[in-house]
Amino acid sequence: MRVTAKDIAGELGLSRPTVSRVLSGDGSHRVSDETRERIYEAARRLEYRPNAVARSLRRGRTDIVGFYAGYGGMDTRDDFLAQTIGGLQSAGGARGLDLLLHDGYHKHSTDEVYKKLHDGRVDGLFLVASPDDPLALRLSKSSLPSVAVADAQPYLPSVVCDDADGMRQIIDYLWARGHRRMAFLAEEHLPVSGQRRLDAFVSLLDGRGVAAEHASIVRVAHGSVESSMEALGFLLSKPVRRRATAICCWNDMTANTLLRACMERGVRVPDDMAIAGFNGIPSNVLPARQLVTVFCPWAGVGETAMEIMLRRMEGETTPTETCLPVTLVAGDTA
Amino acid sequence: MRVTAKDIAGELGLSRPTVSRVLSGDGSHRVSDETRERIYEAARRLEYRPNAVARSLRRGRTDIVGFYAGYGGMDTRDDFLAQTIGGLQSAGGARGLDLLLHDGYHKHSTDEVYKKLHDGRVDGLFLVASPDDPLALRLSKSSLPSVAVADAQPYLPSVVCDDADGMRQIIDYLWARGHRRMAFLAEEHLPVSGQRRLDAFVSLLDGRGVAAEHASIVRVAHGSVESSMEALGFLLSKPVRRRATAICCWNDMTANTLLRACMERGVRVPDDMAIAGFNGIPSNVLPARQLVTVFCPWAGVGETAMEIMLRRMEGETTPTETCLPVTLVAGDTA
DNA sequence: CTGAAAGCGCTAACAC
DNA sequence: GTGTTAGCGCTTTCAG
Repeated sequence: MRVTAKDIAGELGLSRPTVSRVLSGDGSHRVSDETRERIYEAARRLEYRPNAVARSLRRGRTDIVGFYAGYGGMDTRDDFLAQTIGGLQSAGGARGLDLLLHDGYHKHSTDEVYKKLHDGRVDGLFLVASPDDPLALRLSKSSLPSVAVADAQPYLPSVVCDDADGMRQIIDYLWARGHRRMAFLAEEHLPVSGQRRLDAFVSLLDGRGVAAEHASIVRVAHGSVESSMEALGFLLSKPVRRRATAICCWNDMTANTLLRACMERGVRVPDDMAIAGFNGIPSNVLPARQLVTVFCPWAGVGETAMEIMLRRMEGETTPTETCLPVTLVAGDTA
Repeated sequence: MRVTAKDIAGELGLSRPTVSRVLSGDGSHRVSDETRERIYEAARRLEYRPNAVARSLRRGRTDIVGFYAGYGGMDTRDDFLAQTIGGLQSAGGARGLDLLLHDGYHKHSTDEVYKKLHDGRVDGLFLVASPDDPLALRLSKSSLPSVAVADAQPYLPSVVCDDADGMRQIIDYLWARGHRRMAFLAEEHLPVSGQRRLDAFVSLLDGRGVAAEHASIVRVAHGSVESSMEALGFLLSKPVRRRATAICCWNDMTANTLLRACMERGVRVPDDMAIAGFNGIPSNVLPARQLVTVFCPWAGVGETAMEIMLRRMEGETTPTETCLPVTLVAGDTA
């Protein structure tokens, strides 16, 4: 049997609350130094370990925050999420908060997922989800403090990278290098951040007076080289004078896949086609080509989100959206 | 106020246990279909969400498993750990288990950390730690089912990749390509898996009758190109006939750093020096050089560890050590 | 088939 | 300074 505060109280002829007061470091009550010492000694001797579950039930607080990524197939293996989670962890750890990674609960309904998330195990929740996910709306109306990370949510405080400005930096960079006709490589389903990059792409080119017809938007299948080959073929099939000279990819992975497709097809980068990415997770591998891209501070997103969460848990009002600055990474692909 | 089972019972003129039996899906007691329906209806209408903390306290089980990485600086950002955690999550999710990422608790004593880990919040714990970490011994003697992942622990069931066989594959590969004198590039502090690779390296070369003096073991600082340059300089300073023609690096990151050092120093790979790594996390970037390395199934380590954990929690006996097979990745660096 | 009683281990409120 | 009482919300006896 596990040792409880009751055992210690019995052992010393004291009452449970006294033991609890000492061992939980409750400063509001004064306890004699002698009693205090005896309690500490007995706790050590009996190897007392307080039960956090009972404490949580009583206090109505667990000191755990949850993390839920609702996207299909998105998990900690996605490198940028791993960075974000790392940021959440280090900022949370400093305040004594641990992080509960909720399972994807993919076979369950919104209702069931909501119940699992808001079942008292966590004091707050970080959400990565599509903006049309009914779960987000549900959470925004609930008493569970929630913060959206990486992808902005309309009804939740959100912490994201500045996609629009990143796109601006890329277009400025390409423009300065003489590119006037650019294409955008998207995927079938873009997350909010991807959609924002695309929107910025369109409106920035528009702002520069580039006729819409010159800005082609092409969709590829996630991670498929074949699909990239097709997209590339499509773009290159246009008459040279109207053909894009640079392709902005919605993220680095798409750009890297496109690079492979270019190699296989014998398209020289950047001479025949310039390529830019978006995300900039530093990797330790020596890359064949240094992608022109934008560095996104994902760990900072996690840290910032945690601070906002703490403020939310205190009942303070928090900004609707926090946009972290991103920086261009010059490379040799454009 | 939050709706509880008591509220539902009151609303319907029933008792708490009846409500609980229906809503927790307790099959042992039979409840009339009518009562059952009324309870479901009321639960829906009042938006009842069961309190998991109270349930856990009563049941003495949380359906949460913990993950603790005790190494300094090691966290979810390490790509292989991210993969391992992904494996834990997908295997655990299938059984309805969520994962609690414990903070590093770096400023705390072993005793305090142990208490935080074994405080009732988790039903089991996955540990990544150095084998001389007193925490591991402590856990092995405790009632908390624990499983070591990635790095083997002497007193805990461990799930790891087959470091020795991986090293054998690399040496076979290098040997077949004519290499007879090899060096090993380690770091100041190697984790168990790294040490095992090193041990295998030494004994394998020994088994092939290569005099120990020909097998140089060099230590570098973590991630430092300068340090790699020095190591390289040291190895190249030896007389040509006794100089190593290939360097086995304890992991891919070290190998990649060494590749950079070779580039900066103008050492041609593999002509002047062959290089092999270890870990093989697939990356989507197009690498300048395809490292000769060994692919380690880290996600599989997580999944397997979870299965072992489940068996342990059932009280079954489990293998002391589970070694997952690794496969050579041929490349152009050797 | 359902209810009454008890208790998981802890802490907050109030007494003295 | 310390003890008494009560209760967080749930589920597991045991009755009937």
